[in-house]
Amino acid sequence: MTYQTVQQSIQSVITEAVRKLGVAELPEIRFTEPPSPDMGDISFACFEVAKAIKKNPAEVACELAEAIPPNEIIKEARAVGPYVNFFIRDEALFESIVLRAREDVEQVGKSDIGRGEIIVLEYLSPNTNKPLHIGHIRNACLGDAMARILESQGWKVERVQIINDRGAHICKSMLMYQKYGEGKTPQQDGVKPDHFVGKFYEMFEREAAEHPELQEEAQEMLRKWESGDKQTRELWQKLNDWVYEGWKETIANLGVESEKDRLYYESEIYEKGKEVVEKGLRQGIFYKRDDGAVEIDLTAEGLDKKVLLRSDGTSIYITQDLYLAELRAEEYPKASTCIYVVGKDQEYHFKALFILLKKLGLNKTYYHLSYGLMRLKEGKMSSRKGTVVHADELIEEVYNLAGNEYIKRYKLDFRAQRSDMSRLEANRHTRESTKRTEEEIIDDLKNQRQEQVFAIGLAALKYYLLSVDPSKDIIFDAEQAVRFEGATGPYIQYTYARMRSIRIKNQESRIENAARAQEFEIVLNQEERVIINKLAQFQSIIEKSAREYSPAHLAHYLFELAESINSFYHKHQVLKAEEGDREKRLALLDVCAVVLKKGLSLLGIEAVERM
RNA sequence: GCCUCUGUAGUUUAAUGGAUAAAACGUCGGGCUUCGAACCCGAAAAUGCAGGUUCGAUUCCUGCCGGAGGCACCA
Repeated sequence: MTYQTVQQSIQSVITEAVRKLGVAELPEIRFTEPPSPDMGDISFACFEVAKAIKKNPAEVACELAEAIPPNEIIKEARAVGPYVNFFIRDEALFESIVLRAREDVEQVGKSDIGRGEIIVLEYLSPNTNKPLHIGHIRNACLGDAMARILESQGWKVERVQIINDRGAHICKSMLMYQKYGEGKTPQQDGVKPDHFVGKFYEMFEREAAEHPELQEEAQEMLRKWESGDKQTRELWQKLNDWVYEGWKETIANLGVESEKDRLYYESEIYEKGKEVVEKGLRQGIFYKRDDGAVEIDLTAEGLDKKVLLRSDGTSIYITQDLYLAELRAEEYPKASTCIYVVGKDQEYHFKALFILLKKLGLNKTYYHLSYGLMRLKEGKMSSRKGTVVHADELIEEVYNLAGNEYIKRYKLDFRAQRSDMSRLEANRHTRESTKRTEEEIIDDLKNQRQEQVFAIGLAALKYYLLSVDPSKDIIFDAEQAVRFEGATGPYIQYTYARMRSIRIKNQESRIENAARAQEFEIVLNQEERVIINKLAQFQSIIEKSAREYSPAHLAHYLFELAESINSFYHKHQVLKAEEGDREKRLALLDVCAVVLKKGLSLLGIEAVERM
């Protein structure tokens, strides 16, 4: 029996009962969650039915509840106000969720609603003049999580990036390097290579404020670059390679898998947009102004006029995006949808772009997954004011904090053990030797537990970014981003690690527990019911996150599940429980562990076995 | 000026038009001789303002007030 069967069974008894009241058909029977667990497992709101037969909803609820007798699934249907609340039989609940999940762990959190459709997902896509900052981290985490979520639901996701590797911005860094770089390399300066390049960009911004002529020099360099000047191209290549090298490290530290991404380089495609514009011109979609610029009038669509090609014939930002869309349509002919993970400051751009693509005959579904900006309490981040939160610094900070937490907890543990020991073996340890042992252990820990500590730090950061709905701006607060307590990634990891610990302390295999659990009469207490009802929602929550392109739903769900688990085993024993209860609870916790681990991985967060 | 988004406890976030507006942090008060205290239990504390639609509005509509972004031959 699956949970779906349980739901369908309840739906059909409602349909039947509703029919008795004289309502021929309901469009859809939807369930809601009762506000408190002692009110039932799922409930049905009677407003629509009441409206159809012009009766009081509370009255309708009573009549429906009376018309629904208990059966092998329903223990009771109880009218509460305008709702009919259903109490599902313990065995049915346990079997359809816990045992069912145990039978096929692989399938937990998977579905095929995407039906193998291909989605091209563009994300990250930075400029090559600077190291990555906190905004890029939000983008990367959001794109990564969405790709994972969509794939779990049966879509095939092709991750792509457009690397903005040419233009005035990179020429600014190049110019400064040429003037003041003295031919140095990042290695010589001992600086991470992307930061090395970024320093020159910042230098330009400072210098140009006092010497405006530098702007013209940068433009001149851009012209040289465009004409293919050998020296300029070599310099450009050198600086860009440094930046790529630096990014690679940052992204790897973030744990975002981007090695297989299809990378498009602006330098390779920026001129080809002209062809698309020419084509549109021939088709009469665009028109040429008197000054030679190509334009389209989008006032009918509620936008303004939009220039697509400069009067000197050179292309602009949107020209390139037109070509890129066509190129991708060729490379991924079967793709049904293209998603652009780009900040919401570009909403207007994408609105215009999508209209243009439609006019050009590209009939894919285009979606701008727009996310809010990262701001600071003091206002917008500014590289000039030096208030940019760099990705590397932030990652290092969460790592260090997680390490401190880890050591702190280990020390407490260690000291407790030591005091036990000293009671047993009085004075065997001198102050000196104990101290050395402690330091040794900490050193050892630092080496051995690096990956775990890293996973915990990243969990804090990623959860913080993903638990906010993408559409909302985040006012970045470092203290909140690196928290380990409350509604955080580490809290969920902790819950998982604790369950694993219980499982390891138990000698029997999990299959055996699950099988044996069936041998006993299943009686659930309230905490267990809360957990099971929560588990039942996992699939629909992932679907919601996929449909609405918002990992935040999943993030909140995982916290709630973890919370219910922590409440549960604070109140009830597992290993020391009576026979029957013990097997039942072990099986339940196994499923919880699977769901937490799976859910975290969909967010790009690693579950740790110990912490 | 025009367009879009946004306004919920002190702070950060929840709530397909439905039940007593839900959590976290912070504050205050409890709980480790207990399968892991990165935990648990409890308290105080909120829908910007004014209308409208509705049996019912945090949610939809209008106006006002506040915040953000956009409206380039920049990206």
